[in-house]
Amino acid sequence: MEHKAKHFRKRDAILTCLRQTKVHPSADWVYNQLKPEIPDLSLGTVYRNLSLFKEQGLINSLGTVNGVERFDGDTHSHVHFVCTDCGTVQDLEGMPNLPSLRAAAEHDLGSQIQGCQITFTGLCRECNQNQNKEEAV
Amino acid sequence: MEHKAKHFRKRDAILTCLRQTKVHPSADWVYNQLKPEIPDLSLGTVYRNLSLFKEQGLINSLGTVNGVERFDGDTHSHVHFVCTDCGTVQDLEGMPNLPSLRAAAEHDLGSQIQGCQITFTGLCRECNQNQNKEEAV
DNA sequence: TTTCTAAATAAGAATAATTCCTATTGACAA
DNA sequence: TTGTCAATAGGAATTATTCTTATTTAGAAA
Repeated sequence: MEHKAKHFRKRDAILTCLRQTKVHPSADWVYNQLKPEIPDLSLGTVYRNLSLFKEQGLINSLGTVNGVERFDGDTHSHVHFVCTDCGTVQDLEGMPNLPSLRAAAEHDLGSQIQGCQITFTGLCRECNQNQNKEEAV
Repeated sequence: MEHKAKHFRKRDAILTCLRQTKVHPSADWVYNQLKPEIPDLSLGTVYRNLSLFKEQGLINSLGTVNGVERFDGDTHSHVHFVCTDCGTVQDLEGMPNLPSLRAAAEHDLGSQIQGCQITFTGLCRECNQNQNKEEAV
């Protein structure tokens, strides 16, 4: 196994990084996160591996937030909340009825569903507070 | 009212175009659609007005499909199916439990939800058939 | 060890969607 | 007619992402 240690160190680091964070990062965020400990990492490598992981189903894409694609290392079925102001993403656990919703959609459609993406948008608490402050001025 | 006829003709045409189609188009698609009848239309105008409509809540964005933002002139609550191969988008009507899902999310989150976007992905019928043909070769 | 092969990578060029900037036009009011 | 301001065209600029090419790496073969 140790023969892989060097060859896949970057690939592994990218996947591990994505799995350890909850910020649902962009490729650029991952790059900047790893760059200090892996100085010869290039942004292209991050992009290539992320799209590889995505194909393999090891990670998910949330789509883009403010024009930048965001990824999620947690592939279990869950729902996201995206702040339209600062772009932070939160997980929402314990949503009911997701399987039944999916089944209904599949029935309605007549063809097979491979993925499901549920995103709520709004202002996160922090941005909401800031907005209220601004209005008070 | 007729004083607006010329001044807002392009703006109106863009909105009308979006409302009359079911293809959930990109900015570029709208531009190419309108260009023949409005030869001095520019792509920048389409982009600007689409993002204006989006701010005003007159239209919705589905997010990006294959790196291109897609819009929907139909703002009533519904679900989308996106083909991961050809990028076509279909509406799914009659999904149950959407309001309850949203309420649950709002409760879980503790802050107000402004938008909800539910997207299923998979292969549309046509692309699914084509894929089967290729495998048969 | 040396050589070979194939995957993984770095670096930066190339691409393409989107936004920004500036001059122009259109419409109304004074 | 003139002034003003919103709407626009055109194209430059930006930026996220992909592509290309040469290099490196690791293990297998000689």
